[in-house]
Amino acid sequence: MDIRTLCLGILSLGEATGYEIKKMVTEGRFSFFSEASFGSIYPALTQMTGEGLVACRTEAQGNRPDKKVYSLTDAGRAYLEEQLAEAPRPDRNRSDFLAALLFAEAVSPERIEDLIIERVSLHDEQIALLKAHLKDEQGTVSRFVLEYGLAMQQAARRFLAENRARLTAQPDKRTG
Amino acid sequence: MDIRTLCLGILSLGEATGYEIKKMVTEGRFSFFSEASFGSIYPALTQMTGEGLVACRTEAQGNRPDKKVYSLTDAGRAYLEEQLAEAPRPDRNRSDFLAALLFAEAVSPERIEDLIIERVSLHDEQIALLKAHLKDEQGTVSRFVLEYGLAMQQAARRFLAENRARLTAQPDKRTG
DNA sequence: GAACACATGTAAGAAGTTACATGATTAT
DNA sequence: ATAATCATGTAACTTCTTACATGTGTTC
Repeated sequence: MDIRTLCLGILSLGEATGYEIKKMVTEGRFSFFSEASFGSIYPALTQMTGEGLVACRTEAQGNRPDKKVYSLTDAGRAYLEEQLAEAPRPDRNRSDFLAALLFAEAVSPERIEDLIIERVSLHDEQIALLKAHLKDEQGTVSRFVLEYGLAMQQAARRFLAENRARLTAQPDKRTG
Repeated sequence: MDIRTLCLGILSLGEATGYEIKKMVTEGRFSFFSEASFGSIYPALTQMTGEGLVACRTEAQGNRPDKKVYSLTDAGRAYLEEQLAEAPRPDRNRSDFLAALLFAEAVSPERIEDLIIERVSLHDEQIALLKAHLKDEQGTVSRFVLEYGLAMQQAARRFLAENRARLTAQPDKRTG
């Protein structure tokens, strides 16, 4: 999903500034399955304002730079709908972790155990975070999404915990 | 994981040509968690040959362009080890599917059911593929990686199947 | 005879990140 | 006083994909 669609999607849930969008994708409800930087968000919003996909209302506020509050237009809503309808190419399961595991075997097998341990605690962090977010979340779909994330993290953690022994059981080091 | 590291990693498992690497990442054992195009693989290999990270042996073959068989050098192995040791930043769980679900709620709620159905059959495809690959795979770590992928696909499918009703139970459409 | 597998490579362009520029306010 | 939060924006750069260029042999 490109930044434009992501921004439109977020705006479909309510108006927001570029700054707020950034916060949502890095810390908020969207941080679990997306990412974006200022350098892509601001230009995207400016561009889409020019195209009439979003509307921009400026709120003056004393000292700080004026707030630019964006909202979805009808054209933007239609465009978003088009984007979401497009061939949903499968999310690539890109995983540096799995690649690292596979390559570690050839290069530094003694690191495999570390990799798995690190990974398990990473899952624990994510699980805690997701549970915290779940407490605040009311929307049916939003909760579904968080619970989906939670289920995945738990499944991964469980698999690693249960199967770790197979990889880390060191081949007997005694000679003969 | 950038293309360079990916290529080095694949070469750590045995020598290969650029063409073969491309096949492995698009159809083969690596297709489940990585991707790369010719336009990135070939330049990466040429560059790394210049840097001494890989060695290149040319195999003439009649009519076709000469095969360039690459293999990892000691420097390359060391470099790869460094890369794998680096702060394992968490695989981002970027998911267009989840984003689409969330946004569909606001824009075309009637599509939510379709999205989930499409997704479930996508998981079924992946599960079948992974099982097929598992039959041929002998290496302990390789099997582990495939089984991990399988477990994730199955967990996702199960979650969707079990929880689908919560989202697709249409709010009663009768008036009054 | 059309399309695909083999085999390498380049150039143009997309899409994004990082780092900078600016500057007040508030918390530690 | 030092850092973080708020708030926007731009320019340089990285990284990768897409599409092209070239050509044979094999399969449908």
